Amino acid sequence: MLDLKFIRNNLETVAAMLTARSNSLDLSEFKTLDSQRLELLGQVETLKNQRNTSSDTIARMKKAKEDAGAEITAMRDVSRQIKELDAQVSEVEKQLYEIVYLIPNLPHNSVPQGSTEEDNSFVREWGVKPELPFTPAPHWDIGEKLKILDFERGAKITGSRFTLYRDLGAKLERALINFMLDQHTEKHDYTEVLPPFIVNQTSMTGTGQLPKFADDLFKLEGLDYYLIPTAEVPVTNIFQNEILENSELPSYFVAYTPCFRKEAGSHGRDTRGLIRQHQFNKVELVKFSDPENSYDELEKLLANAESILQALNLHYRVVNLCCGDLGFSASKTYDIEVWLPGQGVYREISSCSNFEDFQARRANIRYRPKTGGKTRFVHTLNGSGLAVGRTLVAILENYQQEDGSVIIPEVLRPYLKGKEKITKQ
RNA sequence: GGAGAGAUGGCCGAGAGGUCGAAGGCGGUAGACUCGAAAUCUAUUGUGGGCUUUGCGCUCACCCGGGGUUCGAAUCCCCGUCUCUCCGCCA
Repeated sequence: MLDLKFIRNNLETVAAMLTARSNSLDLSEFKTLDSQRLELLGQVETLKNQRNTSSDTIARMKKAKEDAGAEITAMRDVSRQIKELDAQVSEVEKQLYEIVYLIPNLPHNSVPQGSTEEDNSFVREWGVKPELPFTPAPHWDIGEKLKILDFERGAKITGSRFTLYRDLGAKLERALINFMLDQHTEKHDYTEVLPPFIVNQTSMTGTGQLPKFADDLFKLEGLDYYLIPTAEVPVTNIFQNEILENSELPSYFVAYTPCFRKEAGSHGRDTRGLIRQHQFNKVELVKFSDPENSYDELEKLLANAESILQALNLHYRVVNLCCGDLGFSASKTYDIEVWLPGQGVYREISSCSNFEDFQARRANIRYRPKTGGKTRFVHTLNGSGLAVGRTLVAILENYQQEDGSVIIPEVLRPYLKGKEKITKQ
């Protein structure tokens, strides 16, 4: 969330940002509630001061064996007023925060204007679009023919958008997870963590999934628990309500987790194949940085994610998301889009964002600056490094052969007992 | 799932209705001593909000979280969460 004081003093800026993000939230209510709150706080604090002073007096009088009856009677009324005002304050605050929690983050000034995908700006591409000497098949055909992906049985076991991986399909997925974790821990200095896959409401609110995006989450019945939609949630919340020492920054974490998403509102989209599943695997990179270096850290994080695609020799491009395409909590986001010849499109395979202090303020993650002085909020960043299911899709489609077999990328072979090719059984 | 114990500042640990934001110790910081270091001594050392003549000057809140009792709660009562011990169950 944004700083209350900032919103108060920059109401027009915030309103303009909402428009740029096509968000129709009305800020007039904020203005009213915010000034009400300050007014009430002033009143109640004056009374509390009175009570504190009087308490001392009463204590002194009692000690001196004097009669404090009159003082006590007078305070009875003051206490009653305090109670009433406190109740009003918390009611006003509740309403105020309901609004503030729905205000998205401010985009960084390097974020392009615009409202749709079309307005995202091209950053760079790596490799060349491969030309296959035959008509490439989509991964669902390849996977089914090789009997490594079983969509029908996945649907039977659970429902649509669930898939059963078999044999080398399962092994390839596992190899990718291990490969990615090894790369990031050994070459890029990330600390591996294996977090809970279920989190509470506080954590979900900390990273910004709640309260606004409750419809996208799987909630456990009768409990305050949710299945994580990304490792960003448990990993960013590692330091929830903590004050970090300067020496702990920057700090890098990498986590493999499954991700669970309802995909509400995407009926009919990407219904075939592995692209849009209710459950998928992801290796996630999460960073905590001081504000001065967070944009450098974002570039490095992006490069770390890209390095996986480079090692797998998969052609991709990087785009800088425009205002309208930016996620709720992000200040700036780069998407990495991998080329999928079977479908003839670039598909998002990683999303790398700087959230600045938006999540840190919600989750209350601070640090002590090197220069001393007051604690400040850290900047949080994260990015997929990479979405594992989509990486498997990219491998199947880019490494497919005319006979229906699939070559295994060299860097993965050590994870698959040296196997070089997936062929029909 | 059943029974019991506990949760206090960066850490350990006092505290049991009134000058307690909280003794004491450790740690941290600054200074003294020293050629320098250690030891010793001295001082200082939480977080957030509001006001502000911007002087951390005044003030409010915070002793797991939420309610309650009271003129007054770290201290008493209720609910919840978490941790530990024992029993049961279990990968």
